Amino acid sequence: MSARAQELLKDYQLRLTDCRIDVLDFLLVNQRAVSQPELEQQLSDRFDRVTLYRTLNTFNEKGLIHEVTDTSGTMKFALCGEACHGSDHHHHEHVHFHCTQCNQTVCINEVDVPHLSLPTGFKPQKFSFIIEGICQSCQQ
Amino acid sequence: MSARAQELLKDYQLRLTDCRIDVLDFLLVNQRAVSQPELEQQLSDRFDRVTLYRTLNTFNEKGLIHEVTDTSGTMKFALCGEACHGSDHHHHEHVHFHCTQCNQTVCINEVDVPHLSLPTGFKPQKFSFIIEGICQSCQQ
DNA sequence: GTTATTTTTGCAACTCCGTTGCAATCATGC
DNA sequence: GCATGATTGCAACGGAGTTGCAAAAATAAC
Ligand SMILES: [Mn+2]
Ligand SMILES: [Mn+2]
Ligand SMILES: [Zn+2]
Ligand SMILES: [Zn+2]
Repeated sequence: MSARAQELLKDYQLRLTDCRIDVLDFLLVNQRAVSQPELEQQLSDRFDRVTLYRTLNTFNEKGLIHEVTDTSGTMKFALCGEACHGSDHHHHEHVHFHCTQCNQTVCINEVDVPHLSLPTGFKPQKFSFIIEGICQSCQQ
Repeated sequence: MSARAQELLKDYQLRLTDCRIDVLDFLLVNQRAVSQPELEQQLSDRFDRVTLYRTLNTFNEKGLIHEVTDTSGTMKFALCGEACHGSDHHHHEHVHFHCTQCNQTVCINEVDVPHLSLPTGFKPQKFSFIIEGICQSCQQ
């Protein structure tokens, strides 16, 4: 149980429970997006899948993590970083890379989401740029 | 049963069946991405959901339609257009707009997918740019 | 430290979507 | 029209998301 996880939970006014600490630790260590089913497995079935579902839900509502959509079919979540707490307000408009081999998805904070002008009539609110391919570790 | 649907099915060497014709007609008329569950409803339960699933699967494999990922959770498919049959080969790298109000998703062919340079080590293969917001019809 | 209050958890249960096997039905070529 | 293989509908299953509820745990008050 890292000190950082405890600190974060207190900052966000969340009770310190085993599940929350372990989930947060996992996200802090691994620095990538994770799904509820994968957490269940990675945390050795120590927690019920519903508990993990609700933990991720709570973290998401409080703004500790954000949703990451890729083509894997199941929703993933990544820890909010500096890139999220930008100049004016909280936003998650960064590029995500999804490796089709290991199925891992990471936030690419180094690259800015390019600006786009849409045809008239569309009111954009959120951008999601997903790149699929082979990640660094999977390169043969 | 439009002539265009029949023509397309023949072009792609697919047998003319009620389900395929109706699905293709729907895509030709509506010009937006559609999911299997929505098709089931839109086509008034005239076909089994498994049949619709397999129809979309077949169309996708043959290159008549392509997958569209948005945050709705269920996979959608859109008819391949001119933008798909680009200069060199078949590709689906166009921008998609997902309306969070009516849940409809459309291909934005007018806008090019911006080019991005990734940190070293990543081998990009496919790009997916989804914009969420309010569409033309849903504007109050 | 004990007790009271409030939150969190685990379980059961349900829905929706994706997927497969199989036998009946249909589309096509002869 | 008949033979052939392709397509369909049904049944069935697994995975993921979601909710209600009572037991258990975390904090607050004493
Ligand atoms: Mn964030
Ligand atoms: Mn296409
Ligand atoms: Zn990988
Ligand atoms: Zn709309």
